[in-house]
Amino acid sequence: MTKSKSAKPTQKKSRQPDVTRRNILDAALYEFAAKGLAGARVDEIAARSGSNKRMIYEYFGNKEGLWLTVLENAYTRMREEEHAIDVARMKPEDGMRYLMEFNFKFCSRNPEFIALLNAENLHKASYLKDSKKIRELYTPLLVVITDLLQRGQKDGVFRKGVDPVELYTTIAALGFFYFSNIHTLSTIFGRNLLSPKQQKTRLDHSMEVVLGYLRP
Amino acid sequence: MTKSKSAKPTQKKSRQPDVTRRNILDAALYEFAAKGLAGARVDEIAARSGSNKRMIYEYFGNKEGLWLTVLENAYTRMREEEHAIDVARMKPEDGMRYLMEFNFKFCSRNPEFIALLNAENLHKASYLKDSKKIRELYTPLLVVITDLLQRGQKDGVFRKGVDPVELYTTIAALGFFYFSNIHTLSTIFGRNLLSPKQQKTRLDHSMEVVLGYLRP
DNA sequence: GAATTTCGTAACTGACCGGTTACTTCCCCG
DNA sequence: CGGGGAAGTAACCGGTCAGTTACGAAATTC
Repeated sequence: MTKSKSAKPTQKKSRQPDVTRRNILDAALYEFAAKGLAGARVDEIAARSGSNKRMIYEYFGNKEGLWLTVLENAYTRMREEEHAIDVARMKPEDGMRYLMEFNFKFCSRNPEFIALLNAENLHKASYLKDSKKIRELYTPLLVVITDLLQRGQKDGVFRKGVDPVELYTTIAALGFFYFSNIHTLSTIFGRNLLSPKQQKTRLDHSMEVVLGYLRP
Repeated sequence: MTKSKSAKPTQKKSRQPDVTRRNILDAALYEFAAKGLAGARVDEIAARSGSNKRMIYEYFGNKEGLWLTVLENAYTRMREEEHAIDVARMKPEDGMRYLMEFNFKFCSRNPEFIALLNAENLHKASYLKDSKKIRELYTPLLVVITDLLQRGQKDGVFRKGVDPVELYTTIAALGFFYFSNIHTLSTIFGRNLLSPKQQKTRLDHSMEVVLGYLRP
């Protein structure tokens, strides 16, 4: 619909649908991540976005439509970042380390992503299930892991018979869980797990666990 | 306050504070787990409990007080179940397997527990932080793990220098994450991870990862 | 520069929801 | 058996919230 105005440098105000849309999505990510779907307030999102409710309903239909878009966006961004570096060219062990480190640091850097996924799981992924974009997003990642495993096996540095899906789940678990449950864990253990030092300890341990497992 | 009537067998109706309280807590667990704190409806909890709103506010003060009580209850129940079997007497490897299996199966058996913890983490554990009961709940578990590690080390079946907190976090992660994200993972991988077969595969893999890591 | 489309504002609506209260019913104790 | 307190009911209240609408302002198009 409105597409033809990307060359303009800086307009003072309004009539920038893409920018408005982006602002709404950013504000919604913040609000949804902080309060979940039910807890989030559309008025608050509108205020924070610098736009208004009318625009939200124009672009996204309703609160749930906005939720789904925010969710898809978050997933997409993660996969895009992950693909920025070419793991296929790395040595198997390095590639695996890179994947783990990326996963861990991405979770550390994007607490909203964590919150969003948890909230969506609370809803039994009912919104995600309707998404066409998502399913195909993970196929290339599995291809990369399968390739790493095969090459590592051939080089004799990885054991045989490792299921890529299981391995990916383990890698994701070790990164995701720590940040997903960081507040309750910090409370229980009486440690501040958000501190960089604790995070490093955790990542080192996780890597040792996975690579220890992978060695033949 | 009302304590002295536990010998009575079965009364037909009402005037059973403990039963009413329990019913409210059960209903609240169900509702909170299904919809989170913000999404849960006090009216719905009242209806489901067979009691009514007035009793909820009498026993628990407000929605948040009810939330905290439900949360403490869930934690307590898990630790109690875990302590039912005496790991201290088991061989180190068996003890570790038992802990992992318990953790995994408890998560499988109690999806509400998962949902509750995730919701509480969304609130940055702000309710749990005020709880006095919780912190002391996990000390004995860490003692058990430390003991297992030491004995395993002495027997030469476990490696040295393993931090009990890190190890427990890993064990918890491998069980919890799978069930916490089971809906989004099922969607992404196009598998039904709730099936017993997939669960067994997952548990076997997790054990291999941890025990592989622990071996010297 | 008028017509048309896009965007912004704010008031509005109707449903809902957490929490309260006035009142009734039941149980226990003397 | 009757009085008092505990337990239960349902109506109610004030506030909130998702979603709508009416209208005016600005920008784009011709």
